[in-house]
Amino acid sequence: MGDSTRERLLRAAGPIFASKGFRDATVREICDRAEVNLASVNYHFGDKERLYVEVLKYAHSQRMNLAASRSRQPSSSPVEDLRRFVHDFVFRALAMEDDSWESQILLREFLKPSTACRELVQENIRPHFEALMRILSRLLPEDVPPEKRHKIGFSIIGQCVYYRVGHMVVEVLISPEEKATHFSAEQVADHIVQFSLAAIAGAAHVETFESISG
Amino acid sequence: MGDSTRERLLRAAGPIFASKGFRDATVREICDRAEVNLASVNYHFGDKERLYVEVLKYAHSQRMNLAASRSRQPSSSPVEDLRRFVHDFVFRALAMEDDSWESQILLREFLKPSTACRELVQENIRPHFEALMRILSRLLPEDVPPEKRHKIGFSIIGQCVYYRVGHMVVEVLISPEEKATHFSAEQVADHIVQFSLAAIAGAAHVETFESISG
DNA sequence: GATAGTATGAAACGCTTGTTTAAAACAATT
DNA sequence: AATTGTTTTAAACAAGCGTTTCATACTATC
Repeated sequence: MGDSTRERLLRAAGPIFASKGFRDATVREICDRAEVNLASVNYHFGDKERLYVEVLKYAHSQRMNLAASRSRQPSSSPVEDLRRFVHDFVFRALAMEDDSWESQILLREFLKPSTACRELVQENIRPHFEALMRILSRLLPEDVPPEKRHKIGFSIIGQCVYYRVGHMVVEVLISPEEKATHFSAEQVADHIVQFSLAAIAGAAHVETFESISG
Repeated sequence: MGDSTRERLLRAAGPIFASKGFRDATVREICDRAEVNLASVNYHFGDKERLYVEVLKYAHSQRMNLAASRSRQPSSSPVEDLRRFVHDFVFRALAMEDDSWESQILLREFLKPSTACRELVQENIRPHFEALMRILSRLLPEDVPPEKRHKIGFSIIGQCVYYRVGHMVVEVLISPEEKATHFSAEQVADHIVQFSLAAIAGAAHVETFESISG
């Protein structure tokens, strides 16, 4: 990233949008930190909202690059693919340890989706969801209907996201020692894979659990 | 709740704060919906923030009433308890149907807590989590270590929360027809129960999946 | 070196926000 | 009925916001 006014703005806006949200972040503060003129946002991006969209895209692309090296490896088995997917997800989009503004701002979008979010999901998230769907269709019997595969996909993603969204709650509910010894990103990812594989294995014999729970 | 100006304000402010957040909610809109004069907020509550705190307290008390009715405890099977827990969580705590602004505003606080009411959120979440832990310890073998039970609990809650937090993502990724026919709150809750029971059943034979995935 | 197109700068505009004001309406007590 | 304190009303206020303006500085092309 260079040093043009446009790039200075993108770099300055990220942390501010992340910590304060779209509404509470002011153009004046962004320009102040970027050390550019107040009118620059409107000149280079049109308005505040289009700057926000660009920042969002940049944040997401940064997150993707983090895991790019890992996910490009050739696929051996679907189980191994799922393992890689979950690990990438936990490390990339969630990155439990870090408080980087990239993950903050994406989290904010999930909680309170702006109109910009739709665009982001379409362009950036859908490919990863479809990759997960391809993994699942290899893991599941062929007669499992698509909506069932979708729900299973959301269940897997949901677990990953919660460890980020609710990490504050996790900290409150369990002891610090337990968190230190058993809740590293690696361990959490392993658990999610194991939990989901068990559930998927069970999905082949649905009637068993239907009879239990029904 | 009566019909005084103060009470009209509390009733009107709840859903607005819940859907828009503190900053984006305007006192003009609140007074408009409450059909009271613009100056009423400052007269009866001092300022906008103290109105917000009162609304939060009200939401919390409402949720406590719900939790009280939930702890009508004993059930024959832990499976049935889990089913009830998930259904309650999806229907009331999360309220996919938008009838519960109380949960929305608390979820908002739980993700970005305002300094005033951090412990308010704590008190709200912990009883739910401990209730789930009691269910899980009946569902799982005794030798399953506590941190494993905790992770399984987070996995279940994570699925529930994701359908709330990531509902925008869900809407974009699947077709409207599929959402209408297969993603009602009832169907989602059923799926989560089934998925989690299958995973729990598998947790008794962990080594199987360890050997598959490792 | 003149010129056209682009980028920056300082100031102001128009609008919305939460809040305040002061008068009017109401309620209750004497 | 007069007086007191409380509540409601309409209007205005001051501050902050995103955005626009227009003059100026830069940069590349001829």
